Amino acid sequence: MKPSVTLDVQYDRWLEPTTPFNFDATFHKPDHFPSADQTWQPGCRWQTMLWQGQLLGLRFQNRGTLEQPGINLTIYAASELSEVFLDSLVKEIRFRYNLDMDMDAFNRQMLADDQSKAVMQRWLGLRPMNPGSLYEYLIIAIVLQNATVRRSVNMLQTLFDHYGTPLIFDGWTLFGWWQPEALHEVPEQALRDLKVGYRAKSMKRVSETFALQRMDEFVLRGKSADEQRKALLELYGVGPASVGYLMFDVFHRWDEIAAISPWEQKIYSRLFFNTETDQPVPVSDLMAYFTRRFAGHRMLAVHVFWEDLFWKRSHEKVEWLEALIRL
DNA sequence: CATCAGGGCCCTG
DNA sequence: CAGGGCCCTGAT
Repeated sequence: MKPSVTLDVQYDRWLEPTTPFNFDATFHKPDHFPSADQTWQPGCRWQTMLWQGQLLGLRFQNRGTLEQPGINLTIYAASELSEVFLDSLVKEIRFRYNLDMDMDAFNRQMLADDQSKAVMQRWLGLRPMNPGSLYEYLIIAIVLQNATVRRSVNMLQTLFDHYGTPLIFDGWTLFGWWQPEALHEVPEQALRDLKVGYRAKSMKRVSETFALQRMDEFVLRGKSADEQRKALLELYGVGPASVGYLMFDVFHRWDEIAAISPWEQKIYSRLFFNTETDQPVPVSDLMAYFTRRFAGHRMLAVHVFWEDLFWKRSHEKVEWLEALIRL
């Protein structure tokens, strides 16, 4: 474990998202597995961030409403930050948390659809949210592969314990991510000793790509979806399932719907067709259905339904779902 | 105690 | 393009 770092320099920034904005549904995703770089309470989210080599703590406080949104952002750092740095940081935060997202067309489309209207009204202003960098998401995608949720959680925690930095701010100790160089320099066996198994090789190769600056997240953002997909698939250890998540969460491709895996197929079948989970709707039918009903925003629409389900699960038992989520 | 699939992907034939 | 192998875990 690395020595912890206390972040006692603070800066405040006022953020105004576009409307409508649902703070909690955007800043907390009950379907994401818990990870030690973030925590949430209603109306407040804490998150670490590695930006331009600086380890930071972030606190987002809800100070607005659905139609008059406002967020107080407090940035915690170990030393003073320049105005230029803070400006670039805030700009990146606005991107990652989708605070400038124009939701009008999507909202109109969903509210005009009889079957989506009730869910949409419940979650108006809910946005996707990915707090991390492309590199960080790739590591998460790799620990997700071929593992139960509990194992994924354990693998990420072990990685934080060895390569992350505990950051102390606002009464919390949360882990900051490591730079790609850290894993690039480590022997593969050292990673295997952390029980990540064959994923060690993928983590090494992905870290190498970023350490040697062979992939640039910010350049990729400006490319077409086809180019992004192709570049991601070329990474060792990254296949269609991971690319699907990356395209949506990291590159904000709201229409991108990836290969639907069996467990997702079962959940979608139940959600949209109310079928028993042992009689799932064929993937091709699901895909055609999404395209017909959610054209232009397919994954975004599915995300809203998905979140609706997992919020429900967080305060009541959803029997059929429990069987599909092996912890 | 043994077996097996899991929130995939790579490699081989 | 199909199918075996991969690390480790917890469920059975």
